[in-house]
Amino acid sequence: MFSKATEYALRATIYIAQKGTEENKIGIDEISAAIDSPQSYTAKILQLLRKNKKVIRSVSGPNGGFYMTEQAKKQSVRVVLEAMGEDDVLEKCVLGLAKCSASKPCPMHSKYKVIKEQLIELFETKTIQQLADDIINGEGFINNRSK
Amino acid sequence: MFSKATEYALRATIYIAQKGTEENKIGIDEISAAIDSPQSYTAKILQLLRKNKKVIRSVSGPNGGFYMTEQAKKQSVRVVLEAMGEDDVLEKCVLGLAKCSASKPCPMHSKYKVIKEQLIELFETKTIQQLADDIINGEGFINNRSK
DNA sequence: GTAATTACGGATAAAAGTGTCCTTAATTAT
DNA sequence: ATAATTAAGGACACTTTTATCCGTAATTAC
Repeated sequence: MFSKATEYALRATIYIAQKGTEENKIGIDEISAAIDSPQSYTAKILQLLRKNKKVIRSVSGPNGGFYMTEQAKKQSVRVVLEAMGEDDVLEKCVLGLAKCSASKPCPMHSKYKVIKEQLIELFETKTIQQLADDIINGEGFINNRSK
Repeated sequence: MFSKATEYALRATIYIAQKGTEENKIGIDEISAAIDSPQSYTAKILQLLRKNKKVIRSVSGPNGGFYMTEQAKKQSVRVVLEAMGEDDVLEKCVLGLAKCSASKPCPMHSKYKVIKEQLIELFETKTIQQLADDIINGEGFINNRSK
């Protein structure tokens, strides 16, 4: 559904939300190792998350790294998609028509509309904090290592 | 959700199903004009649809072009996705984890599972014929021109 | 047959996506 | 101040996607 960059962005954000605080920042090595992502590429993506929607924060130097404010964690997953410029996936038509709407629908429109609404609802109501809590509680995972 | 190639493939298939018969084949110029897609690129995609899953048929020469058998039209939309090698989109995890499952779920797993099942259901039950009928009945459109 | 038409197939190219590497800047510890 | 650590930023490279062009093969009309 999303690009690899966005997948890394989501996983990294969840990890930072789970482990990072202003007092205990997380380095890029730890993050990329924890979420199974290429380090340098992930670093670039974190810069986007910091700049585009202030999803995360960072500090250079010793004991530097990435973290999130409690306020930022309360935001919905959608802000990550927006920071990555990929939230339009949630608006797009299955057939890729720019002008697909109720008044000029593609033949998949009405059926897909119902599903799309659930997708939007999911990404707008789930908060980053909630996803992080799943990891903390051992109910969720964000890497590919065997259990 | 899908690549441009797959979007063109879906639109082209629907158009061919709607207009093309063995007696009245449709040329690539007409197809690409009707669905607003780049001609040469669409031609390549039609070759995939012909080879990979025999979704469509074609004949060279004057009065040649593309068409579908009645049998082929009765297939679900999913065969187009399979021919394009993109049906795995329906199996993927939101976070891009290779090993996301009920026993080792990503934190979006349970919520997304419900939605994904509806997507699969949609693509497996909708037939190409049904989509073509929507166009014929004036209830659906597969181009971007103003109404 | 020859010419005209149409899909087929290969080569090529531009753009986007994915990824690495290296230098610079910021911060901290000594 | 100096050295060490860490993110920031730019340059570069590889791959995939998207797209075009052109010669070839197949088919039809004459």
